[in-house]
Amino acid sequence: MAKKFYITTAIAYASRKPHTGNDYEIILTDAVARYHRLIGDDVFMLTGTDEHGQKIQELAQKEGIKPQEYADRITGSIKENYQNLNISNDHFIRTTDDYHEKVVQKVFKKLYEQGDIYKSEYEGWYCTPCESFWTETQVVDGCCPDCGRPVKKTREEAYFFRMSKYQDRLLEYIEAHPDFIKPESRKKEMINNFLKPGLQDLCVSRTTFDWGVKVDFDPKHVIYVWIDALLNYITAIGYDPDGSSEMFQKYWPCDVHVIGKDILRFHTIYWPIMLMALGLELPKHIFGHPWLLFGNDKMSKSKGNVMYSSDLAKLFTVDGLRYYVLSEMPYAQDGSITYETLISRYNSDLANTLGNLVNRTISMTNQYFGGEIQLPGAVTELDANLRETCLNTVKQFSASMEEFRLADAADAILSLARASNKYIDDTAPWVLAKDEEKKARLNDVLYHLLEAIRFIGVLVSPIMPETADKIFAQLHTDVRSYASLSSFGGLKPGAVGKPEPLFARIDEKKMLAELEKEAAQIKAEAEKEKQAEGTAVIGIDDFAKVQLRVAQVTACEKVEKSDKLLKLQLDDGCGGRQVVSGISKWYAPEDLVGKKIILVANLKPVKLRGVESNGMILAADCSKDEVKVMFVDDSVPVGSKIR
RNA sequence: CGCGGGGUGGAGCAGCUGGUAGCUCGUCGGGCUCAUAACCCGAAGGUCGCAGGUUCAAAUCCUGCCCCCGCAACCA
Repeated sequence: MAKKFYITTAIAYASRKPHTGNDYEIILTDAVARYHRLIGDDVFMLTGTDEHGQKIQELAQKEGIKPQEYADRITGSIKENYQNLNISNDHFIRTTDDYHEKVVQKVFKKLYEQGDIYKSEYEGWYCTPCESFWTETQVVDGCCPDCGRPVKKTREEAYFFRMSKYQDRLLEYIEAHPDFIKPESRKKEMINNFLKPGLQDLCVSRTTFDWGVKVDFDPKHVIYVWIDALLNYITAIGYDPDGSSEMFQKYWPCDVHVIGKDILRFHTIYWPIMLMALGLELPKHIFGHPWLLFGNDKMSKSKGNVMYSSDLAKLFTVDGLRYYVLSEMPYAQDGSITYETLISRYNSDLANTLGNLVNRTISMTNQYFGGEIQLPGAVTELDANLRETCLNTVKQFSASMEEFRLADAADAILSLARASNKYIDDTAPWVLAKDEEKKARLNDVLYHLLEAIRFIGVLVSPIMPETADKIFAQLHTDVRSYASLSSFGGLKPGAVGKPEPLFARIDEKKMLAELEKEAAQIKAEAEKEKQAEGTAVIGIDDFAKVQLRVAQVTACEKVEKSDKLLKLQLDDGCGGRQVVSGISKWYAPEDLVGKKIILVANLKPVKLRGVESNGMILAADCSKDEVKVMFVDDSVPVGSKIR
């Protein structure tokens, strides 16, 4: 019986159209899923969208539509995107799916009834006039940091998950299963940062918004989005506290959750604990993949460096993009994407090495034998070497795929292609073709090449499914099972197809020039948008609300145990005050003492790292990583108002 | 001293259960002509962050220091 293999991605938050950085995860997952199908596993690949939560509610409100409508739209575009990327998921779950919501409610109730979730109060300080809650650290001398009036210790009703109850069990589990969290470094982060210090009970309900799954026995509470979201992994395959489906019995526990390193905490701590509470087995592996960065920066709309897969696929084909992200990403470190590397990788690996190999081999077969190929006869040393390389490549490829080392797997294939190219040079078919007596040898050489290409076609199929299809079409064979790679010689005699370049070479200069043009356009548009936002004009009275005053720094020191904070003592002309500012990266304390700066005098006080801050000082964001404080001419008296 | 990862020829990475430093791209030279100005070969280029230590022998183990990155904290 086929081994089952259940693999999931994180469900995407349906608030925005995902960019290529986000898509890396599903491409990776898809390749692994396809690999397991290839080797004969019974695979179930799950993906989906998380459609609940405050943010979506707000975004929908802004547009004046219902949250569900908003989510429908985004989910629609996400699905379309996945289709374009050739994602082979077996199911697509939405957290607004009926079956999902019902089970989420049941689970919540079950956990409540068994005492893992309890109703309590969110303790805090409440300022009645302001109607707002403050935490211990925010309150200033027992007064509201906003209006300065005294606050009352109050409680708001909320449900909590008894995380602490399970923390020891989880720690034991993680230690007993060294492969549970991959890569290793991530595991350490989780253990040292969260588990060892001790877990706090998690607040698992909200009353401040209502776009979510309601607690059915207490409907003013909405179930915390993460509880809701995480459960998708079991609801999707038919979990039900009152009796799960056969499918669930078959596929659970999950073989691997593929997730971004940013949500590791939810998956390696909260999720296992929830499963423990439900009496379910834990997933076998959680793989926290690195991020795909644009150059050295995180991709983000505000930085203007987003790449969308649909655009990239137009330039590099879907397989080109898939190949790039899979082959270029290191195992545990962030990878990077730029147009230059994209072009270089596409040209050298796909067009030159792989595409050209196929093209020249098929061409020669057509040219010398009218496309007809026979089984080979005697095996020379060169032949034997190539055969061995093929067989070894299969081993290497599989070992890498099992370990999620996609880049190594891709490299194994490329190495085989290079070896094949070398084989052509060593055997020089064009020389053999000139001698009628060497026809038989020529046939054997071409057979070896075609068979090597068949190996490549099979192996490359999880990474580049379309390319694999094209290769088989040109080889004119349907022998493409993984089992057919157990020995050399699976290709049957017969006719091959016509040569058809797999990847058209890209003219680097031309493409970069075009991209530059486009980038300029996009930038201009973004600028416009920014300006549109900036036109949210305020009146003079609004501005008058901000009190700016000149103050002089009398003393300054670093805040202990903080990277960025400086504690400044200021003479503001009315008794002095203390301000904390996050500028220690750019200024040493002695740089500031004696200087005059601009103080926002009526900002509400806060505590930063436990240190009180009464106001802020003005500084300019210069370039992307430089901040400069606005110093004032010494002739301006301390306390002067600025307007 | 909050926790962890990393610093290897121009670029990006591998090697790190100790024993001639490897891969891809780029550069230079040569070969070939079947092929998408593609392919193949050769060469140049590295005191493996710095300083010590262990060892017959260290990129690989230990100690200290410097720099980068991630997590946490935090950016008023």
